[in-house]
Amino acid sequence: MSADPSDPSARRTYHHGDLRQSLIDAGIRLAREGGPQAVVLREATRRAGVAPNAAYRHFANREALFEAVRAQVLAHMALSIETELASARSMADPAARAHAMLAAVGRAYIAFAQAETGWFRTAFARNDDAALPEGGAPVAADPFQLLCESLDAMVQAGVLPAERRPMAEYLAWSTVHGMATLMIDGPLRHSPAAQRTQLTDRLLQMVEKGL
Amino acid sequence: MSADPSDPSARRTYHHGDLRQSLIDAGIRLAREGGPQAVVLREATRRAGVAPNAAYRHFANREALFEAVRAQVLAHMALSIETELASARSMADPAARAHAMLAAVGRAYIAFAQAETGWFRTAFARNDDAALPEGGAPVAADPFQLLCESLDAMVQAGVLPAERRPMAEYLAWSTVHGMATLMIDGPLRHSPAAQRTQLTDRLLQMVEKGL
DNA sequence: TGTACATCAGTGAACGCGCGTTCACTGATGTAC
DNA sequence: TGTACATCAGTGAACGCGCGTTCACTGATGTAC
Repeated sequence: MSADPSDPSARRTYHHGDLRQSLIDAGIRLAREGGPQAVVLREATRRAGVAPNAAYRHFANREALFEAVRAQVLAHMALSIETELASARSMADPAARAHAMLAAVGRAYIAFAQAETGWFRTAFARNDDAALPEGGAPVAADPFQLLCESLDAMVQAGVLPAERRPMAEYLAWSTVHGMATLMIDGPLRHSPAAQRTQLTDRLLQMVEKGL
Repeated sequence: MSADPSDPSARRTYHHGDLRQSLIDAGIRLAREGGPQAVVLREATRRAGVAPNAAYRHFANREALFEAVRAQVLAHMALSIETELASARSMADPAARAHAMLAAVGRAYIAFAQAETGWFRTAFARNDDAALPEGGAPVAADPFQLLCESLDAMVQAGVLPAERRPMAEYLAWSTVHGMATLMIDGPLRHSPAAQRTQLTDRLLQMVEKGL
């Protein structure tokens, strides 16, 4: 069937069907290819096969579309980390498991930044206090939650003293986020893969030891 | 005297005098206020009191102007770190001095990011392999050099095993850069000052211990 | 010291681009009776 | 089951904006003789 709504000529009905999600999908593709800057309302409507102003039936403005895109990108990222986390989660020994979990989150975070640079940048794009999604609380599973979970597991396993737990997520996150940034935008941009994995390993060791 | 070249009406001569540097200065001001995005060629010429196309006598294009601005911003940043570094440098005991130097660089880096967010972003703005300044080597003193120097001092003072020295600059830099980013763009954006300094302290401890 | 002339460093006007957004509209849908 | 009509979700055309950049130009400067 020629039911692909992204092809305007193939569209049977005057109405689109699910334009809202189509626009978000287009935005996600744009973000993947070009980062937050590339999430452009007109281009999203073009890809959805619709007039530019049609977007305004579903989003107040460009910013609103962007935030919807960003939320889904964040979910993608969380999923990607969750996948790496899964095998660590299944370990028997609590201490080993906790360590493995923290390392998995860190490794997956850095890997995601490199594999999906556009998304990574979008996920982190500062939004000058954009309205939070309704309900105030952040969306389902976000990468940050997974990090917190790993740290909690370390406390429970007795590998991280409880008094060191508060704020530890920010220390760990800083470290890993910084390395990701250096690797995609900074001086490590062109470093060979072997060096990168070695650096990542040492970084994670450093966190574990220093936390 | 009405010799301010940035005021077009005050300009005596048809020629500007030092338009190149004036454009860079304007760019630096723009960067300070609005980050890399704000470094806009037309606005720079406006501030220099000159027709937009006059810029092309001095720069091949917008990118060239931007790189010139960026280089000077980097110098500002290095200077700012150097200032904080000075007192640490004067310490007598080599081990204490080396530790103090590393901490000073880290603290100053994070402080700069918060005090001069626009510049900080500009300094780090990815340039997709923009042409390096002629000579290949980076400019005089850049923040990275100061970090390396501190680490070298630690090795010489015997507080950092020599075999850990290679690549250590990237570990330290990651950490501190990540924290800076979290504080200006991320979840720590609105955290109170006290929390920030506490986090910074713990972060630096973590690096020292884990390196 | 004075003048001719090449070169330098500006001007003025215009270009095309792509963006976000608004307006008045119309075709399609679904609901009340 | 059939029809009237309100509502919904699109269209087409246009807006103003600011950008980077190019063109042919001209006023100012400095150098050779």
